[in-house]
Amino acid sequence: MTLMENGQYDFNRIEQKWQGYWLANKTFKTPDSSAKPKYYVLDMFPYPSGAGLHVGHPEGYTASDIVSRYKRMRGFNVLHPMGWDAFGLPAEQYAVQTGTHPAVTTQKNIDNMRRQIQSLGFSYDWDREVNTTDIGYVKWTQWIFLKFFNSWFDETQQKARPISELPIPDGLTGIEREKYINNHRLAYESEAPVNWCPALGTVLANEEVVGGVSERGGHPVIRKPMRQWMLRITKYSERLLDGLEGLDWSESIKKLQQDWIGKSVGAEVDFRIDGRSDVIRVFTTRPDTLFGATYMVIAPEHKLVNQITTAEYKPAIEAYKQDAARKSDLDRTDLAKDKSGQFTGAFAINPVNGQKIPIWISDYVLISYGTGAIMAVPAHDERDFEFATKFKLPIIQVVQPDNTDDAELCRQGKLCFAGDGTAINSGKFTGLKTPEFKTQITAWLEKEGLGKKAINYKLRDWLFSRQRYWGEPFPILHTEDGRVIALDESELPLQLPKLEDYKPSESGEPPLAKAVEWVNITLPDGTKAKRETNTMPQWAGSCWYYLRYMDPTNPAAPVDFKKQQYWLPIDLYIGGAEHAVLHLLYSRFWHKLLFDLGYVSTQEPYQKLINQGMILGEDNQKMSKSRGNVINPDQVVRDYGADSMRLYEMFMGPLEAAKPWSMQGVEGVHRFLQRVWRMVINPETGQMLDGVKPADADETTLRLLHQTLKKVTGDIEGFAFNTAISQMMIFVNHLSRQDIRPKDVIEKFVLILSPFAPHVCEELWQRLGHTETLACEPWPAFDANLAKEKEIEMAVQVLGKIKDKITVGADATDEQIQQAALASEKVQAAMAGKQPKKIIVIKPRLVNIVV
RNA sequence: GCCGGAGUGGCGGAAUGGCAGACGCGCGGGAUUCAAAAUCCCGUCCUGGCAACAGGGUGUGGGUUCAAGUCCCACCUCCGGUACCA
Repeated sequence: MTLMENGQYDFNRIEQKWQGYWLANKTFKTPDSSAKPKYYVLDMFPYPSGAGLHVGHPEGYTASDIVSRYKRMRGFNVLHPMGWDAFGLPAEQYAVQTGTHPAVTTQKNIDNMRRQIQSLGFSYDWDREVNTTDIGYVKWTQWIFLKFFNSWFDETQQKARPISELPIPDGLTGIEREKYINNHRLAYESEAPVNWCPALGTVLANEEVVGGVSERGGHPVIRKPMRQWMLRITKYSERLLDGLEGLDWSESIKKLQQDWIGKSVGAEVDFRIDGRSDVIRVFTTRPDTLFGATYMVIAPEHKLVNQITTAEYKPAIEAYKQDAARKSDLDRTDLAKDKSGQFTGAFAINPVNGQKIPIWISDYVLISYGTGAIMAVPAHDERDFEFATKFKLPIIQVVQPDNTDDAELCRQGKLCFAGDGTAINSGKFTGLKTPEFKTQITAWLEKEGLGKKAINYKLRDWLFSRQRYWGEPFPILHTEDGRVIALDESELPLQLPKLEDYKPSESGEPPLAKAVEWVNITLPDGTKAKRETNTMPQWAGSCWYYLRYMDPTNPAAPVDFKKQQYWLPIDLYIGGAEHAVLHLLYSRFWHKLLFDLGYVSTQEPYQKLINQGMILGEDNQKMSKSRGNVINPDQVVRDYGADSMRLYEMFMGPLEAAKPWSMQGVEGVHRFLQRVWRMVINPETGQMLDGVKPADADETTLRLLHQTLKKVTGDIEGFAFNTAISQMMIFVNHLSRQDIRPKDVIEKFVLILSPFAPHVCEELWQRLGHTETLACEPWPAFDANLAKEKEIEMAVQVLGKIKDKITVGADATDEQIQQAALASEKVQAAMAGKQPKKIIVIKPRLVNIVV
């Protein structure tokens, strides 16, 4: 063994040696079933970018690896896999520039990132590696899409069912029937204004547009009507909301999802249009303010706009509509937004009091929410107030705030009050409190046939197609006669065609349209058809990857039913908070569909979720190439070793907090590992130190050992890795000062350090005389009695100020402690002869004497 | 604007309502060395004092409590998310 020649802590050689050992021996291969209890630890798998691993990745991966190694030692059958979310824009952008097939770039990036990840010594079962772009994986992503396509949502049962079970009304013609069915599929085509990003040459989901620009790249996004595939996620709004309750996620992430789903309860009210027979339906959460509705606003895209506009206002309305249509989302949501609008010339009748109120159009009313029309109550809605003020529309106060100052301001028309209060100017409802009013008026509207209780969600259906090359092709055909048909499951997978030119077009025609031979096919019955040329978004693959890990090569199903039954749910999921709404919501949605159809046996996939915090640059700024503060993990591993890297990332601070990098901090933990090494090995000879030998530990050492075992165990369970490491530092500081280092004390210590710094611990374990890896050794148990201090030092306070310290036996009674405290000269001086009124003894901390 | 989270030494951070600053970094001093690196030892919240010690101190102002970094109220700052959702 060449390593023995050198007594120094030669981390590079040690780490390579053990990484080789683990791979060669398949140390972390996970059996599909076992008598042991299971534990599934999942990392958010990375996109294999050309830039390689970022120091942010190993943070979550190290945390999950510590838990995995710990749980194995605690006797669990641990599933801890890794894979690649490998479809997506960067590889394709590179293809556009260089003509290199994205599969080539992707493979290269994967190989590099796998090397990087393996260089950190994570205990993944590499036999379960998955890659979302593998044809064997794509097949099942397409298969799940077909499940969406071939399912409908049964509202009464609140679950998806096969489309074959859809009740179809009688008397429909063949075409009507097909249309009816298509309107109920959970995957459907829609021709609607979408977020089109000219720079990326693709449409984006609402979730991918942030502040009017694309989330990736920050390019402008405009609204443009296009034919798109949608997934009916809105059907699952209520279940996605309910499902959050039982999950062990941070409240803040749950809240983000709740807000994104955005449930609001109110009423739909019909306003008759003056001089016409039809009505405009509005949604409001404040039906109690109906008496204060002084005008209506409908979205420019509302279907009644043309019909109700009077001849006089036609040109102005036309102009406004065109203006609104041209505006990008950025313009519409511009921060310095100024309300705009146009009167239609038409009037509506307020159903509660018969008042004629003008109907306007404005782009502050969104066609995609509620009914695309509102009743405007300027006295009690900020937006309406702003609009009414600008266009000099009447403002009628109908809610009196409880606060008298606010009430006065309101009366003067200086305050727009949106809170709850008492009704005024509201006919027979005057005097009611807001919540009571809401209930009564909703019932009244229902009785009069004017409206009804309604629930709305902010969540929209998920725009699921992209005009890009590097994604899963849809298993869909469009026939010459305009029918949409799905491939049969037996025809999967549908492979991407090879292309010369990957460039997206400005017209929005997808690159796949250029693969003429691939696109045009003739069905067995002679019908000509074209393949769908859109592809699926990157989210598709990550929606179900956690299932494939359980059964990565199954050719007959995405996952074997028994296997998912054993492994689900995921016991611990670690990843960045940036996926709080996107990936986690989509993925839960897919899981629920698979649950409804009987392919998985839990309602939710991710039982516990932890979001690691961001690692900032040494300058406390977000790491970025332009700031020049990016830390390269390869370099850290080369200079200090993987164990130091792992240990440092865990020592920086709490896992969930954002924290800045410090190379000096890396050196600090590296010195700690050096000390650990020298605690066992003679650096001169490379031999085990003479002091490391079978011996009885002295009392202090034994106590500290057990305190450390206890602290580290508890801290791993609580994900407080930073404090676990400081306890181990305290232990090493102590033991390094002892000449005799009892071997079994050292061994127990090496075992508890091993999840954190596995390479050096394996090496020490071997040098301590073991022939097998320590990965399967049982976790050392602590003895609470041995961990207990014999004597405790307690502070003595007089009136809350510390005056002295006393040392008492660990099992001293409160009376004994009180006496010892009162006996102190300093305490007596501080009491100045007064009698104690009350003596509070808090073992083992302090005594407080109140005089 | 709204919704989260956080403000503690020179820095990262620690502290079931119970001795604020564990552990690490940095810094100062010493040992070792021809010298340095490495290593080891001592010190290191602030103010005053040679010292023992005294006083102050967890963003700001109030409150609850024998006792508050921790709980309550009001405010300030920073970070993250979000954006006319009626």
